[in-house]
Amino acid sequence: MSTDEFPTDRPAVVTCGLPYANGDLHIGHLRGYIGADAFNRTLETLGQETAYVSGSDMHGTPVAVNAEQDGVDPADFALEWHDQYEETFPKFNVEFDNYGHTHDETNTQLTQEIVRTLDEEGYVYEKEIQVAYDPDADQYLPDRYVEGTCPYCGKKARGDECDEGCQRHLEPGEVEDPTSTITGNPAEYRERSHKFFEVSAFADYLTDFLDNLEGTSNARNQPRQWIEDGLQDWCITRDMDWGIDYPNGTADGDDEDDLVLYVWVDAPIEYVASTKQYSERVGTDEYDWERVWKEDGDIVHVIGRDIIQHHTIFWPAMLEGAGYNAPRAVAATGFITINGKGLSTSRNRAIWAKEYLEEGFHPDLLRYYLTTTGGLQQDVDFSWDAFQETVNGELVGTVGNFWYRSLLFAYRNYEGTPEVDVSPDVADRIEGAIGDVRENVNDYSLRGVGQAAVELAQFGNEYIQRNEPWKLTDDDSEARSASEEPSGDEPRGPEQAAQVIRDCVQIAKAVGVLLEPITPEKSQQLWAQIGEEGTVADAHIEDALEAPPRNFDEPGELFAKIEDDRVDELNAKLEERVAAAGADAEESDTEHDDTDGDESADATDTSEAATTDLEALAEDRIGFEDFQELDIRVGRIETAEGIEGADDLARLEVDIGLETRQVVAGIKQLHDLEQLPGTKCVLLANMEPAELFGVESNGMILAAGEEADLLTTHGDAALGEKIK
RNA sequence: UGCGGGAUAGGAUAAUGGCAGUCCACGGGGCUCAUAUCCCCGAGGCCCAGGUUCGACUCCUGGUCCCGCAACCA
Repeated sequence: MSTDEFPTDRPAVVTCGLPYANGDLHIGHLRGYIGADAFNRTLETLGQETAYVSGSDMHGTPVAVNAEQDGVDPADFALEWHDQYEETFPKFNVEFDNYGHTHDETNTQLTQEIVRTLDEEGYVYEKEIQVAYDPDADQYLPDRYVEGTCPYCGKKARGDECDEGCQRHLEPGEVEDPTSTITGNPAEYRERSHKFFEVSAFADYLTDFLDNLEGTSNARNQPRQWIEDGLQDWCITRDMDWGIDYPNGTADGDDEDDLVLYVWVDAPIEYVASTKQYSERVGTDEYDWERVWKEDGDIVHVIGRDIIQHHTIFWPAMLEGAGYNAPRAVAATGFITINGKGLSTSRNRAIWAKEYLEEGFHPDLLRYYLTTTGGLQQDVDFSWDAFQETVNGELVGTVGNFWYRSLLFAYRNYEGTPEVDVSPDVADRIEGAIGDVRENVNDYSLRGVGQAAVELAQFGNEYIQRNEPWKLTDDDSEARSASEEPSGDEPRGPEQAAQVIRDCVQIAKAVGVLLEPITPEKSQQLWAQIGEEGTVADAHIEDALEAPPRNFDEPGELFAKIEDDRVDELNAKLEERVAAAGADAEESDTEHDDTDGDESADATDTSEAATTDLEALAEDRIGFEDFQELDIRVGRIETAEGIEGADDLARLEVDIGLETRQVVAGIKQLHDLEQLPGTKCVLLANMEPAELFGVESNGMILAAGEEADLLTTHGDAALGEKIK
């Protein structure tokens, strides 16, 4: 590892986090794949020898569980997702040099080889541990097959992680009061012999490693804390069938056959395996995977920030222990939010890869948005409104407009590039942009790379505007030359027009070269428009200064505006979908309640308890004016349905005369929702809107006490009448 | 109560301890080659309180507020 700037004279490899073969891809995933792809493309543009590799992550309990539920073989299940991913990436111009998967032969062999080495080097030991076991299902319960109580914070936790409480990684056997997620029965602990990787032996090594690690700051800082707290050795085997077998001859005990490696052991090794496959395909003369991974290659991992631990603790320790090269950089991306709220696949608040394409948007638009909207490390919000703003403002208005106006002018007046040399000032400006790209890629700032290109286009617009070549061309310059004499030091008239347009074509080309890592396809179209041969992807960044071909055809517009009503439509679709997901989930929730006898018992318990201790009366009196601020109206419940995941909450539509409001109310425990429609109620109408369980609530239904006894009217007050 | 991230103009987003920049929106002007696109000018900003410093958006302490994480959703 070295801190030489890119491009280095060593081979590099860029990876993105492995997609887990368990579900559809969405823009949260894409951010990482596109980011790594753009980074790799930028390195290529700089002349760096590099490869971009990844693969599908096929093992682990979620795949095993879901495959079982679908009644299919886990390998088939995972492969189906793998195939889908492989088809999807090119559609976003994400071009891997190799894309494999963790279940293939290369990874299986390499994983076993590396683990064997770790074992031989004395970094692996065996320990008897307590493993949860489900006597009814007659099987052991690794990781998420078991849940229980976190021994550190006392909260409910999954078998491998205290997900709701302290977020600690839990080792097998740590969870208290284990329950089987297969049968729901209490699990018992049985003693089993498992393999442990001695991570604790690497504490000093890892501290040094982090000091030299490039990438994003969160990937350096977070693990320092973990090291200070003390590293736990890492249990690397599991009692299950789906996974890579622990290498033969080293495990002992009768049930050796059942032990597979923990998914996080073989997953990162896929980075190496995938590189190896690439090397084997193109030949080691062209790209030598062993040099990269075992000698002096520059290894760059782009990951999501949730897997920093694996990439800055476990993984470098494994690499070091097995005699491999250490990563040069770990760049951890932030999350994507949708309209300011957390992306949620279960609530369908997500922009799916497939959906984006079906809407007919060009992949380069999303690539640009995701890479330039925020820093790599920052959380980035996605909304169709912001997407529109970025596309229309920067890609259409600045880049597209500059490209089109320059090339069209050049084509009409000169049938291509005017035959003069580019002016020194413009060449300097382009040189400056090239410098910005170099600097930014070394800072792992894709945003900066994109900005350097767009700012150059912006300069182009200023330049053409300032020089007004349209006033200087042959056609109508005669009239002008009478009034506007040459100002002496600068040539005015046709020669200057030719110079300006010559410069603009050069700038247009440069923008195309510089933007290629982010908008490869659009840049390629520009490349073709100016009559260049070959592909812009193969161009070197210095080609931005090379003269474009003399002649080219009439150019076309490369970016189209996104209209307002299109955005309205997309917003409506998204809202609808989120609402529908809530309703679907609610149905299954209701089914649950029916079979759950405890629910009704709970309700009676609380109603009895509620009568015994009453809240003390409030001391503070309020004025009439304070009361008047409350806009309380008579309403009628039109529809009522439960909300997914909530014990008491219901989604109501309430007619309050002037309009119908959607309200979320905690009234499910006492009232039968089916009886509610038609019932009059009292609603606080100027309550701030709130979102509860993903459902927006626009008002507050008045009800009494803990179990929410609904208030109503006894006369025939009209809907919408104010309570005074 | 936990962990992580954050707070900069109306909205969004930057700045090795050294003049707070950029985009959208807004007000004014200009251009007509260009997709009503583009260019120029203007107004408008560092969460609060301390501390370190010649100098703090930046570093330290304390506080306030926001966001994410709770069926693998990165």
